[in-house]
Amino acid sequence: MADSTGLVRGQLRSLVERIERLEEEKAALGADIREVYGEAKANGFDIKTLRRVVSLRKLDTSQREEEQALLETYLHALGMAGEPVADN
Amino acid sequence: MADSTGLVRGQLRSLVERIERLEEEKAALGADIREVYGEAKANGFDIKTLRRVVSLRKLDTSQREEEQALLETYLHALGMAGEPVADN
Amino acid sequence: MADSTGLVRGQLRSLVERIERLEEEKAALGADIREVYGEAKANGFDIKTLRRVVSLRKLDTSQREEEQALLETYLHALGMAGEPVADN
Amino acid sequence: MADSTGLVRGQLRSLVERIERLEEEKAALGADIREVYGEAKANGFDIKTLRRVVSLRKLDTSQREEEQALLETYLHALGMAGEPVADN
DNA sequence: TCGCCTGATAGTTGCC
DNA sequence: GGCAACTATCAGGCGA
Repeated sequence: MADSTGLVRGQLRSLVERIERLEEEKAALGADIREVYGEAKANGFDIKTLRRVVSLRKLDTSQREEEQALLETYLHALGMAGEPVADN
Repeated sequence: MADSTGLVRGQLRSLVERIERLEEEKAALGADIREVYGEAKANGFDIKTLRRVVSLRKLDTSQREEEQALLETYLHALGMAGEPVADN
Repeated sequence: MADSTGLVRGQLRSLVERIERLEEEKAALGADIREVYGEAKANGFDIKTLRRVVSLRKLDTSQREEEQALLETYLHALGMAGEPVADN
Repeated sequence: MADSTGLVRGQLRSLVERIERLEEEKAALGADIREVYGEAKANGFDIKTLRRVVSLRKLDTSQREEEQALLETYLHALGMAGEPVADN
């Protein structure tokens, strides 16, 4: 573990606090998301369906990203890498 | 399911977009957290231990919150509620 | 926990053994898979690419399953469920 | 990458199919394991505890294997190898 | 060969 | 109270 000066104590404290702060914000966003679903439900939407729609769109995204990654892997395997394909 | 006017389509779109936006931010925070752990590691801290520390503190917090909630329940039952106990 | 006769001891033992047996077989399959990748490599294939291909195909599958699930969710939400869509 | 004859295509297909088949079986075993845990639960066992037991036994095993390996290393260094120590 | 990083797995939490 | 989604942990593979 890091050297045993009192300095380390301060570093540790700082790190822990930053992490906890970020996790707090993350949890808050989770709560926000749940809230939006709740609002959707109140407006007559079926939450399960809504979740599936979101999930499906996410799958689409991963699919596209995977295809891109596959292409780059091919290029790399063929020794043709290096910022190979512009995104536009 | 919500009424089938075109309005619903707009609502749905809006909901999905809000959710996706929030999930994006949430994911970004996850990345930030990972980054902090990385920084910790670079400073010689053991990530696994650090995680344990954070997790333990979280447990402590929820225990304290639970006890706090119980206390407030008692106070409320006694007709003595209202920002009853400062945390410091 | 379950009643304290000696019987329970036997049940427990049996459960643990079944689980351990299954996990062993599972680990063996993991080894087999690694072996196939190794064979692929020996035949000149790029493992990373191969993994991506497999992963991409898996994504395709999930995508299709998700779409099917979404459809069923819609049908259910509309009160039209019950073995709604044959797979053949 | 492997040579570009049509043969490669067949090899690739075969490899992917073998991998997918194995992964399928692996997933099936995972399902079996979950099923056993479910059965355990139905018989009044606490799943979390049960998992811990299995995990501990696994640790024991690897520790014992490690010790065994160390012992064999010593024996080998002393020119005394060959099925040296029975497990019972 | 070692360290990093991604993908797999187990545990936890929220929903029904 | 059971089930499913999500998060966090862990192990194996890849690159340096």
